[in-house]
Amino acid sequence: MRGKELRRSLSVLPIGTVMKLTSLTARQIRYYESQKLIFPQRSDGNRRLYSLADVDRLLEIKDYLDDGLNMAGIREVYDQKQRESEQRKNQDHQLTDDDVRKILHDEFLQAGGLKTPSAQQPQAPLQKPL
Amino acid sequence: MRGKELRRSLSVLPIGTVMKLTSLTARQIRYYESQKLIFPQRSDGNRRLYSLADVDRLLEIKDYLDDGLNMAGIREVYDQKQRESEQRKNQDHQLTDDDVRKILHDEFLQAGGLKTPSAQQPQAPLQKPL
DNA sequence: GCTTCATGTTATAAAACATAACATGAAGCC
DNA sequence: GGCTTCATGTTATGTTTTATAACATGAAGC
Repeated sequence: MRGKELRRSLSVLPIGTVMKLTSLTARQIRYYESQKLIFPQRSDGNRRLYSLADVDRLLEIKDYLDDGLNMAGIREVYDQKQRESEQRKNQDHQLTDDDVRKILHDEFLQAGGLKTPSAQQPQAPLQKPL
Repeated sequence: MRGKELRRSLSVLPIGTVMKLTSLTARQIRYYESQKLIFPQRSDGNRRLYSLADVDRLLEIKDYLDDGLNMAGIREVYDQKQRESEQRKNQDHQLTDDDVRKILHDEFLQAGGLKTPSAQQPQAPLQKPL
């Protein structure tokens, strides 16, 4: 189940569709972009292309506006959210069982051939590659 | 987890996007429609709108073509598939545990109030509503 | 009363799409 | 070889959608 995020981040929707899905006007959607709240892709012909994740974000923005936030406030929310996740990325935690298994597996391969792995400690600090 | 099929059948993609996702030309996509293999929705302005399910179907069609089927053959495959599922719909089977629970629950409600349900047999034959 | 913010409205140009007609290469048949 | 059919390419023409930019406006805050 790794392709789900990929699907959600595929930029395939034209602004007209996004208008219907969010009940926002084109003016609003473009304005939020000018305010650095969303970052749609562009097609070859310069059309904006949105992902499902973008649509969700626009719905979030609507909620924040209903709560009385202004553009700067919403931007701050997202900036902070991003800073947090950046931090998490720089820590050695957040390794799933699967990651650990893969790392161990790779190290065994590098250590020589396809021998049956025996118990062993990793030599380098565990860290996700970029 | 009921909204997944809904999402997959949301008609939101313009033909240009579908072209990229399937590596088919607009000519091909429209031709397959003329041959009753796909049935995209239309926007207010008469633009074709495709769902993710449509995209999957187009990829299937590509595979069938690679296998040497022609339009009539592919149509036959889909017609038959549909007849089969029509049949299944008319049988009393295919009720999931969840369905049974819902039916029982509704009958308890109808039977009066929010009393703690006791063991009981359904009076009518189990059958999914349309 | 003056600003600012979020949005509406209008004008203009370009891109995308719809439909329809004609063109074509491959395959099958006589 | 000629003829037909099938799946697709190509071209022409008109409509819809989108982009950008400028000006307009109502509400809120000072």
